[in-house]
Amino acid sequence: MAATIKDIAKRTGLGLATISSYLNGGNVREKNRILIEEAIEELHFEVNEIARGLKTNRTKIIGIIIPELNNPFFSEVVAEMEDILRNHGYATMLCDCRTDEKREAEAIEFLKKRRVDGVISVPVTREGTYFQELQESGIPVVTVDRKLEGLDCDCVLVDNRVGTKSAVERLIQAGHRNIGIITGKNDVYTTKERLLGYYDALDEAEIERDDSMIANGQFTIQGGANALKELVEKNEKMTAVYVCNYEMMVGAMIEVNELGIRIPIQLSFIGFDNIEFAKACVPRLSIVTQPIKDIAKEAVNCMLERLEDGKQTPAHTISLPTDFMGGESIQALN
Amino acid sequence: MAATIKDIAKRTGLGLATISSYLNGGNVREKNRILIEEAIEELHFEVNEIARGLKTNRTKIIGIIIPELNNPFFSEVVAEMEDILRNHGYATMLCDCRTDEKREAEAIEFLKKRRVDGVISVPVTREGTYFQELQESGIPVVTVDRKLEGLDCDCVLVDNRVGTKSAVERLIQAGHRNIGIITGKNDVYTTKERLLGYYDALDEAEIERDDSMIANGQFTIQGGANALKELVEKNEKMTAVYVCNYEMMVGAMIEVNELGIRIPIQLSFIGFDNIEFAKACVPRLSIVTQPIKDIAKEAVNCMLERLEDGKQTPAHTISLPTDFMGGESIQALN
DNA sequence: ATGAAAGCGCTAACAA
DNA sequence: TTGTTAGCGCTTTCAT
Repeated sequence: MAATIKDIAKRTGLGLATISSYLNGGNVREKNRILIEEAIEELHFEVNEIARGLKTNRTKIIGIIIPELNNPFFSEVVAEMEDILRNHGYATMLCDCRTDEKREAEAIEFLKKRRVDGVISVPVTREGTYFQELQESGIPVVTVDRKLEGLDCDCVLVDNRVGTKSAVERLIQAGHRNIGIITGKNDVYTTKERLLGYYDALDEAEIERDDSMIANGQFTIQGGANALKELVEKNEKMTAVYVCNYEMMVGAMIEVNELGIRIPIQLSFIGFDNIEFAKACVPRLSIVTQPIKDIAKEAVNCMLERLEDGKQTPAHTISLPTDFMGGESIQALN
Repeated sequence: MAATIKDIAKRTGLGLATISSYLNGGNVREKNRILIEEAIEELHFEVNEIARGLKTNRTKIIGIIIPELNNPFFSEVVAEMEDILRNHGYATMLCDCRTDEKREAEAIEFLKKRRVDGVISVPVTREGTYFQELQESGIPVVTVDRKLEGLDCDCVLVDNRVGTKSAVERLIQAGHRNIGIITGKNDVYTTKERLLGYYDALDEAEIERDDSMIANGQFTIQGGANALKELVEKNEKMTAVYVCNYEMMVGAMIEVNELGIRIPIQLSFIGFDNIEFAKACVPRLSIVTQPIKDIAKEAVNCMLERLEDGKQTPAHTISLPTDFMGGESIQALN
């Protein structure tokens, strides 16, 4: 069995409170400090964080719920958050809910039982009823990448609308007027924002909206492939396409490949998120990128402010700008 | 504050032991069962897993330590493991050690304090001294993808040697004799195994080994790019290359792109791991793939057997076969 | 089947 | 500064 503070109290002849005080950075007489440190060394003592958590009612665990770990954007955000959290003494309890609303609810329940101090999530649901219960029971919630309609909580977003608008504008400036878009799952916040950005660009250039230029790729690789095919078949005049996330970009490229479409001669292409993938494609793809590290940093910040500084201020939303990486996938028509 | 079993004892007029018994699937008189369930419902009671863990000395948490979450192979393995673990009531505590030995040691220490029931890891170190301490203190360790030299623990591997050998054989059968290889970090188990497989194939075909045909890509994208460049510059006669992991394959393709090399006419190519990436490339790449779901399943199995069935048998190693997905990246020279 | 009571390892009053 | 004590919420004997 592992040593407890009792053991080291016995060994040093000191009281429990002294040991506890030492462990928590309190003042301990120099010679006792040495005594304690020796005992800790000898007995291989390590604080039992479980017991501590029971007593303090704080587990120093942050629950993270995401739709798919198997998505480079999310996994990178998680990796960054875990890094920062651990540097602050917090552990990361991960739940992948596979883009499933029921699983999301289960994950929330699961983490609640585990008494996590807070939950950071890229939510799958639109409303966020379960998250609301969580927050009402005193557990801070921070959402990342998506805003919940039914819950007023801290939220770190990327300005997808502006990012998308300016990307589509690049296509327009290159002379394109028949621009397709491959969107994600309908209900998701980012889908709507990106579609609005697309409309913004079209409207401003006085290009008529055309529903046949919009295909839903469901945020999946297969969906992206299907969507690209659909767009190409439906729209002979389409000269450019904008793809709204990484998975669908991969799928779209697989299909481009399959159909033997040549980029950018036959089709101009703007993708999303993954710099390495974009660079590995022939020709290199132009993409919209998100500031992953900043997203993670801000999200953890929001959480720690509430947890450590006991911040009670109203929820606030942080919006970060996207960036653009140019490749050779846009053909100038003019 | 959240309700405790005390609250529901008070409300039902029953004793603590009865409630506890109910919660743990013991026998409770029908009418008391109903009473308890009502109280649980009304008070929104949820077991405090922290208190339970303190008492039972089991946290139902599995620590996972991996080199890089931002690596699709690892993130997919983690996602699968988390899924299975949660279905068994276990939580996943994730630590990304960024391929850093010091961070790996810190992660082990961190998880030890957190009293995780077991640790599953893709280890970064070769020896595994810290893992050994962990195991000696009674916490089961399962390694995935890599074998630790200094520790006898359960281990789930992929037969990289055979997989690599047969991939290289395909190149040889297609008439290639000048075959380059981009390997990973020198000390890593899988690097050695894959290199041995490469040698096996060459030796069997009586092709002389040539050190200039081996380039180290450090398992990174940039490393893969550099390695490809190095190979091409050093070996004018090289007609094929085998790349030993996903990141390096991406890097190599970026460089292929950069140098304007045409696959497979100028260079035949076999990559690793990621089916979607391979399909998105022009032409589609041939790759060696690993059975990710099985790896995860077996690893969790090993862990749960020790935890739940109290299995004390000696450590065993499970080896799974690789698979091959053909693309159009191999040129037949004969 | 149920209740009373002890105790898991720690922290936090409170007293000394 | 240090020791004593109570108690966090649960499980688990041991009686009943």
